[in-house]
Amino acid sequence: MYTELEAYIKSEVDIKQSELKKIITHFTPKNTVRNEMLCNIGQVCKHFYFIKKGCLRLYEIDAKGNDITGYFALENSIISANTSFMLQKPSRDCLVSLEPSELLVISRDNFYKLINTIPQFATVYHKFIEFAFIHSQMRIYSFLGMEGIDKLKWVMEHEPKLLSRISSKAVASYLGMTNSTLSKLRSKL
Amino acid sequence: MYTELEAYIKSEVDIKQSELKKIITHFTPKNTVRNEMLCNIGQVCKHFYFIKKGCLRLYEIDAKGNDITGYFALENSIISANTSFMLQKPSRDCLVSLEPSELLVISRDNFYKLINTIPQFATVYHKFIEFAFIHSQMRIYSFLGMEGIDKLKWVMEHEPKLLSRISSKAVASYLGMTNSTLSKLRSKL
DNA sequence: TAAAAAAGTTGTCATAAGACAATGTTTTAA
DNA sequence: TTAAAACATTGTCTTATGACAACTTTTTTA
Repeated sequence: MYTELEAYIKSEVDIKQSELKKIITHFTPKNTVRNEMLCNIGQVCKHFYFIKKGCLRLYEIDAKGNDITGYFALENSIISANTSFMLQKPSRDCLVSLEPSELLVISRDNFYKLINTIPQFATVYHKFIEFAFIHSQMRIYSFLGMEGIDKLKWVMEHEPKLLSRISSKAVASYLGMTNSTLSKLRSKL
Repeated sequence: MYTELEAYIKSEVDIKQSELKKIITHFTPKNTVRNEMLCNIGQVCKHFYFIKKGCLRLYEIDAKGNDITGYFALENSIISANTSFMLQKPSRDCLVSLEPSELLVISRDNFYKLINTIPQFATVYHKFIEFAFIHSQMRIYSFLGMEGIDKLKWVMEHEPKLLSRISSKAVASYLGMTNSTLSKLRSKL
């Protein structure tokens, strides 16, 4: 049940088995269906998720009604409606499972209990935020200046899993272009 | 000399005066001239900066030779060539002072010594990364979908200091457009 | 399994923004 | 203080991309 989560934590920090057990007992399993909403706009996000299987997407809906993807998370990674989870303010993002997924959930209260009592868990979270920041910066650098065709080539090279796994529509919203533009660019390659 | 830094830390966490003193003794003053390079491409960033006065800019140079701003930092904030500082890998960013600036510098070794011995300092850093992440996500959401004119209005509303303080050229590189486009958009308002 | 819905493709047209260049303005340094 | 450099503005032309629509394909669900 928890082997993937254990492996994830061990890959991030050195930790004694006893403390690892203490961590995982605070997670409970949760299965989702396709397009299940884990945090909706306006809600204050109270949970953090580990993805055993499946795929989650964090996105915002802009003024024109189009959506923009902030983040995709695949197997063996952790995610939440980050901004809302951090600030405990109503979320501007939606967090949904793109596929039927197997998750492990921890409440925010337990999450912070662990952060404050198990330094290695604090480190796991710390690394998560650092990575999330670095990834966001990379996207800004990569997508703000590039033309569409180069953004597409960029994901093909750096995040090929997204293209094989995720709908074109969602990928387009990640690249900051319309689905029709993405479709035309694909045919040009 | 250190009053601004003290005020900054106290605004982020509750801390005893004795520990505050312990922190600030690890910072040393450094004054820069305009366009002074604090971390260049290829260098591994070994320092973290508090800005007493002035303004720093973090940017990358893309394939076409244009530059893209990842981050501006003004008075009373902290910054580094974040990605390189975190990963200790050669930087893809440049960190420069746009104006003659008064900085307080701490070495990475001392920085981590403080992180590991003074929990409040760890919290200050933790909050910094959270903020940096949230800010980056906001930029992705705001700039990836918007048209130029809306991006301009967005900064005018949310980060007006940038427009009064920073060269058009640098602002354009922050908004992901050319300087001539920014200039034309300005005249449309 | 069939009907409905969603997603993807492709075409036309309009437009925002880039490239480049000419010119004016401000800043920097000798 | 002045020459040089950097920055900013504005114009023309070109092009990438969005909007919209028609159509096809795939997926969902009853």
